[in-house]
Amino acid sequence: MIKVTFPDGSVKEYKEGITSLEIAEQISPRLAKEVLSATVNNEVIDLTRPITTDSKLVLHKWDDAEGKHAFWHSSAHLMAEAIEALWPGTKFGIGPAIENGFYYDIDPGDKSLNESDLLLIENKMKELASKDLTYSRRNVSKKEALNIFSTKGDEYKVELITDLQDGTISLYTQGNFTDLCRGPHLPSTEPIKAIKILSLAGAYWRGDEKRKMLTRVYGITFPKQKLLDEYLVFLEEARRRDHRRIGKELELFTFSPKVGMGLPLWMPKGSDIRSKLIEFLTVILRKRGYKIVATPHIGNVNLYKTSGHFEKYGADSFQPISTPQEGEQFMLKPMNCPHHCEIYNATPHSYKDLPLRMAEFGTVYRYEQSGELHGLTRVRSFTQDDAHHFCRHDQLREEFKSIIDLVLYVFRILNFNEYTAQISLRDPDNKEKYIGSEENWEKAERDIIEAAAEKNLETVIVTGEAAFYGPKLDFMVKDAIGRKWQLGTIQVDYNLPERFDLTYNGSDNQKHRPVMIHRTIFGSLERFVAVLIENTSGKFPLWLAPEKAVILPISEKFNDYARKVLELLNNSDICTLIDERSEKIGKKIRDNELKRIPFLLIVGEKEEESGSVSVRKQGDGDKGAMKPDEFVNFVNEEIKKEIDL
RNA sequence: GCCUCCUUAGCUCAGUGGUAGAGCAGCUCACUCGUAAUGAGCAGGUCGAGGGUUCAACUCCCUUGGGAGGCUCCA
Repeated sequence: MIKVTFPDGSVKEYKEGITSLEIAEQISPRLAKEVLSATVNNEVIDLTRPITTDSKLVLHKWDDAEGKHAFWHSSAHLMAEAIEALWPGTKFGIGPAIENGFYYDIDPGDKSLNESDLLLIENKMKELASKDLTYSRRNVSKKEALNIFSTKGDEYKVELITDLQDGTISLYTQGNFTDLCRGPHLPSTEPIKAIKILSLAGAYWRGDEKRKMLTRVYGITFPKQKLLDEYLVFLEEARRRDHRRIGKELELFTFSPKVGMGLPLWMPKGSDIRSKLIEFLTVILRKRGYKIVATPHIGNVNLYKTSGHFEKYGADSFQPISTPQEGEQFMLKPMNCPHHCEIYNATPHSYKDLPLRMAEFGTVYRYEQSGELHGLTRVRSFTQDDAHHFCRHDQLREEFKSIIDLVLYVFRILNFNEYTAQISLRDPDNKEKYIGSEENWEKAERDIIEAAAEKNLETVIVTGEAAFYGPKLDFMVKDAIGRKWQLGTIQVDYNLPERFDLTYNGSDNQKHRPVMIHRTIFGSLERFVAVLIENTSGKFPLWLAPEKAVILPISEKFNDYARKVLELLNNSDICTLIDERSEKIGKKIRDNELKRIPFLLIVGEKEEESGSVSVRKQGDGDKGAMKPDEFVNFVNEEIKKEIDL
């Protein structure tokens, strides 16, 4: 007999070799029907694996990530079986579960899959799933595994197996399909009720752009049709929140192929939001002791040779601009830091002056790969809310912490709660990719980790994501469909102070080398506005709304009165519009609600007589009548509540 | 940059070889209206661009611009 401990602490005895599924059946038939995988002693395994020792057991249903993972992983195998049935000879790469669904990378040989094939796959999968195929696991030797897959001609699997250690290799089979796999899987295809094959994409084998591009097939499955329907509705809603769509709808920004791809054109309303964000942040920066500077949009090529950026990114940048002067070349600035270093060097510095905080809303230009451009989130010209902190080594930790505070402060005011903080360190296996001494790297990595810990910031640590000159702490947010974007970043840099020979005089009257911190809060105004749009569906907080109110006369008879109110409000700095069309009030309300204008002011006979406006708050209905000056105070009060700095 | 797909009116989209369609937006007229769509009429497109096949191309083929979803990249 073995002892099994459940999550609630209770312990039960079972005969040795019992499976999690059998245990679930003994608890309740309903549970057995819903359970998808199990964690036994911290290892997630198949429900059908025998348990042979005293164990801690957690059963996973659909609601657990582990349950979904097994469900989707099994679905990936099922899709592979369908693909093999449809196109025999297809070679298979990898097919994992992902955050939403699963994919399989395949090499269909001469055939190239197109969108109409997705339905074929889907239907084949439905047919196979309904056969209630069981997933069975078996351990094999490396030799046997190599034999199986080389006989089959699955060269990608052979490559994967070659890198595996003998004795750790397992295969899973369902129906006519066997795959190299660690598991875990569902007991059978029975729970897979709703299937949607979503899209096709290219993906380099093993993520290496020098290797063959395989065809990646994305899909998602659910245990109930209703869940799939809900997911498809969610995707549709997310599409409606897309900042590219809302940006066009609300006339915030545009792109023109004539200007060039990835070069955003801010329209009046978008530009207004952008300016308000800059003003907002400027007030905060001044309070926090930042000095605001301005630098040109170009710099001599030698500047970037000094900084090391030319060597690293020169070939992938907008290429240098030549001048009439033989041999002279300038670059569009891809970052502001070298310019700031030269401002630092323009005056002597004492240890007493540090830390020096230098900020600039600096527009930079980067030649991003064409396939990488994406709305406002990835562009070729963008304005960073950039700053550099020049500090003594003993100040680094405190300075870093103060920036974390600043980022969290700004996010809090803006109601940005859905971020994750990510610490990016070197790739320990590729240290030669980075510049700077081992000692400085170690210290910088330690400082970041400890500063974040001291601020009680919940972080994930990722290796291999550091900048080439130093480790960093990034604040990431998700867009409407779950893609992650980096907003704020705090980066430690020992490299540029070295390259630009930055110094300060210490208390010992000797020259010392400061350390630099690069930081942004918004990241870039472009990306930040994009995220803001997707977070709010274009219903910006009142203080950011480019237009605060629109006056809606009940009929043309009241246009004169409406114009009087309009003038009064605009003179009081409440940006207001008027809708003088000869439309019914219901139509005017609808149209202006769709334009996301925060307040609709309805004026008719009643209002004209009493010298008032009827206030309707967007999305919130009638708020009753107010005098125009009361409305001005009301709006100003509301704004104050939003950004009480 | 690579893979798959898309590109038709200001916007959202029909139209798979026989000289271009709808809804919304716009304009005009009527209505003068009380909290999410009043009605009628008009106007609007060299079907992204260039080349080819064909008696005939929005439709098929090639090149190219731009876009979407991924991959790679992201100072």
